[in-house]
This record gives sequence, C-alpha cells and structure tokens, in this order.
Amino acid sequence: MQKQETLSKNQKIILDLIEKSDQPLKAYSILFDVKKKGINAPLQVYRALDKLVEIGKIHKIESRNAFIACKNSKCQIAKATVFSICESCEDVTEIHDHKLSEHLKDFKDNKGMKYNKYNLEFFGLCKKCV
Amino acid sequence: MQKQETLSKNQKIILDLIEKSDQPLKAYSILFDVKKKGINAPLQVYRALDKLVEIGKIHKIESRNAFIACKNSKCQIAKATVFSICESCEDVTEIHDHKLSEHLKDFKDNKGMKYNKYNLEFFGLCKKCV
DNA sequence: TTGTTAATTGTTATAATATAACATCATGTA
DNA sequence: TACATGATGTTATATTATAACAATTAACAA
Repeated sequence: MQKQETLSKNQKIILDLIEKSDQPLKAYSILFDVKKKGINAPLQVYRALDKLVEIGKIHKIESRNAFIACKNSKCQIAKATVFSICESCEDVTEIHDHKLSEHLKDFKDNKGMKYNKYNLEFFGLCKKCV
Repeated sequence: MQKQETLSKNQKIILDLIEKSDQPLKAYSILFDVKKKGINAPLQVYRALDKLVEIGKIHKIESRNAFIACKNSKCQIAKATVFSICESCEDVTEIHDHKLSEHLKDFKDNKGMKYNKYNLEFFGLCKKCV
C-alpha cells in the first residue's frame, strides 16, 4: 500500500472536528464529541491525532496537551511551529512570521546538531486579557 | 511569612537529584529515587517541581514531560528557555544563544499580545546519532 | 485473482502523568 | 496570643497516553 493521499474515516471525523474549532481541543474532549460517530476508545482518537500531526494537518500544543488545526496551506509538515498562548483565557494562535522563521530555520548550535523540526510557544496576555 | 529565600527540605532533595543528572528526569522516576528520603507521594514531588520551575532552578521540557536543572546562573526565572532535543537518544541540552534570545525577546506579533515568556524546543539528531 | 504487505480499525486493559481535597505543622508577624 | 502563609503528609482520583492482540481494508504485484 502506498502512502495514503486521502484520510481514513476516523482521521476525517477527527480532523473535521478540530477544524471546526478555532481553539485547541484535548484528546478526551474529542473522544467525547466523536462518540456519536462511533469512535469509542481513546486509542482510536490518539491514532488519528498521531497521523494528522505527522502529515501536518494539525499541531500539538505541547504545553497544553491539546491539538489545533493548521490553517496554513504551506505548512504541510509539522516541522516548524510557533504559537502564542494567552495565560489568562488560554486563547491560542498560530504565528507565521517570515523573519522569525528565517532565524529559527537557520539556527545552528555549537554542537553540530542537525535540526529538522522546532516548536516555539510564546506565553503572555492577549489584548482582551491585559 | 515572607517569600522564602531558601528552599524547603523536599525542594532541596528534589533539586539535588535533578542537578546531579545532566539529562531531564520524569516526575515518577524522581519519586522512585526520593522514596528513600521519605518522599512518598506524587504530589510531594509535583509541588516541589512546581516551585522549582517557578523560581527558575529547573525547567520543564514540555514535549517530554521531564524536568532538567538550569545551569545558567543568569536564568533565575523560567521566562525564556531554548532546548535542543535529539530524537534518537533523547539527549537534551539547554541553549543560550545571545542573537537568538534577542530575536525572541523582541518578537511582536500583529495582535497586540504582550509576552512575558517563551519556550522553544529544537528537534533533530545529535552528533552521535547522525 | 490471489497472495502479500501495510494501513487502519476495534477492543480491553493498563501505564504514565498530574491534581483535588483535606488535615496538620511550622514560622513570621500584627 | 492569634492570625496568615507556606510547606508537609495522605488518600483518592482525574487526566493523558500506550500496550497487546485480533480483525478488516486497500493497494499492488505475481
């Protein structure tokens, strides 16, 4: 079997749900919501999430254990993610800043490490919560 | 009671352990190790970890749910952390790069968000694992 | 069209990570 | 003293994530 071009049934159900939300969803809240569609077990959710992260359709917000859809068509692989997170209302926004990306992409440490991925999370207060 | 200048007993025990390791430790592995010192419950560990993170003595590696000592004397508060993580051997190194810090410190999005903290994790293969 | 392989699904159980709730103790200070 | 605060200890539980196994499905080559 070749690399799938289309998503599987469970993957579609779960991606749909995440895309409808503009905020990150947690795995067990997703599970709760998709029970009516016949997805009954955590593992079914986590498997779909893993795949969706792998192909860049969603990203994991590591500090929150939550998953958000990627709205950037260019971002086909979850290689380089930047988020801002409001510590008061928990609003999360994906950031696409060319200059910042360039700096991060080109970053080299002094240990000869070869990077293929990074994740950056900014924390603070959004406009509403200041 | 004033803000503590010195660490409490449990905080010391747990900081000592983390400082002796050059790699991140997980909460329950810490718990296992400090049982001989009379710390018996997860909550005792998590409380100490929370405090140590708060005062900048240790950092949490969010993508790994693990805790590492901060070796940088300047880094008294866990406001700005950068790590490199080898996806093969899981080696973690804290990065202090002046130029990068400057870019991150000064970063402004276009939404008027006020940042007070960030966490950046680079993933790749270290020299040994390439 | 059959056999092979890999991806996906479904299921039960369990592991790993983290917090709630409550009681107690120690210490600094009004 | 008595009050507030921070730390501790304890039991129970919540939350997040994976192991292990069986069955099914889709793509492709012989």
